[in-house]
Amino acid sequence: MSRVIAPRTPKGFRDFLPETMLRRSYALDRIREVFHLFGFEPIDTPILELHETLFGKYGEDAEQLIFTAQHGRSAKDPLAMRYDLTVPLARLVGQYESQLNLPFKRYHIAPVFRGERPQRGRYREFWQCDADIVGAASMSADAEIIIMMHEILKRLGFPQFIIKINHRKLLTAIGEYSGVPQDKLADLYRSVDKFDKIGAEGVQKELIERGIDAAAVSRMMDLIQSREPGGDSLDRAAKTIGGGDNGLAELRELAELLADASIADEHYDFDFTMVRGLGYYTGPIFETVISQPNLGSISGGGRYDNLIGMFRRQSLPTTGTSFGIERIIDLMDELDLYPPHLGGTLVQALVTVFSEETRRASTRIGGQLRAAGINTEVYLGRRKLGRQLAHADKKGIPIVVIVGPDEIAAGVVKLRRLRDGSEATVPEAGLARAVGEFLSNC
RNA sequence: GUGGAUGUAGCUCAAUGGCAGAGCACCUGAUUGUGGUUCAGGCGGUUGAGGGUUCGAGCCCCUUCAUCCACCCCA
Repeated sequence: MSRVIAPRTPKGFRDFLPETMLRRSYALDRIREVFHLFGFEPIDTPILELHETLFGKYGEDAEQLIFTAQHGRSAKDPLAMRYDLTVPLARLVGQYESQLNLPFKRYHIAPVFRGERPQRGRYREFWQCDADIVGAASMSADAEIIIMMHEILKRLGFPQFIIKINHRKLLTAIGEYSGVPQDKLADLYRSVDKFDKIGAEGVQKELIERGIDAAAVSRMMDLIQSREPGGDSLDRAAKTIGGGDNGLAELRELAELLADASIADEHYDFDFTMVRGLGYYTGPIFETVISQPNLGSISGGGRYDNLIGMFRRQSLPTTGTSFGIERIIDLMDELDLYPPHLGGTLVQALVTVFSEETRRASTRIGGQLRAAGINTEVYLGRRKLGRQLAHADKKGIPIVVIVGPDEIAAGVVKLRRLRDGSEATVPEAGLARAVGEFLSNC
């Protein structure tokens, strides 16, 4: 006898059983419906891209996390697994430009792969839900993205959330204003990004440890901490660092557009401590925070006007957002944001089978229920009725349709609602409507 | 990549260096047309793996693997 192979998945890769998949599908459906509502259309691309498509876009640190792939008999085109959905979009736009109408609004819901060490809410295969607008330079595109993020968070049921907004150019301007040298800017952003976690003192301490001049640090701290509601923090920043191409004018325009869309002040915040990791952003950047329980950000995004230029003679201004479904699911589990009817199964009715002699009758009745749009399971084993009821109960199927010799002889079926044990005997002709009524009271 | 914790039945966890256990789950019956409750019985283990110390190791030591947590980074 050969030995059994230990059944396991690779590190950071997961299986999903039905109960989990139902919750994931629910969240993805809510996100997808908002994408549709805003006029975004679906695309898909291969999991594998050519090595040259992915490398050179993210920065050295990130690229160490890219899974590479090869096939023994065709090794001449090095392959890699997609790291996000943004670079594949850029490639796709470069490749099919003539078939796309600009501005091109697409969404893409698919798995991506990063070779990081797994942790809670963080895996090596995870799903992203991206929506981007290609070929629109105006702030109304960025505003539309933010308004859509707001709608998604509302529909997922998060009671409190904040969309933080910052600007790549403002980060640069802040660094210059405080006199932080060019080669320390990356350190600066990294520390500033930890503001929520380690506080002002922590950031200050870390920056000084990294060799940034104390005077420059304190000038900068004053500026980035100017947290005031709505556009007021923009006014204050403008007073300090003045005009120029520092993103403040664009953020002000965004603020007006968000106000026009009646997005409540409490749901967005111009936060100069928010930094996005990926290197390709060029304009406004966004990130969503749900404060408790703290799992980090669940969505992010921003404007990246140059990326598509890597696959096309001329670049196209692009802005978009990405939702990470894994953290969303963890948070929704923790806050129990699922509707009550979302149980462990999608089966709505189980048709019992009394004996092999009556199986055909049960199959016929199951067919009628399915024709009426009711998710139906006809019992496939040979066990006594009690066991069939136990099966329904354990799976969480709300209704059992009992079809025995007595019922068949009388041309009726018996319905039983498991939640309260109530029963009804109905003629076969009125079955679907009776099940529908039972279901609506579940 | 760095540091820490934990690995015992399908799951959650017990067990001074001295006979490997409990609860849940599962199976059978009480109950041949009615689930959840109850009762009785049953199945279930190379204590993650490999080595060492010891009369004796689930427990101590070493190695290794896995998982979790905190960093790094990020969804």
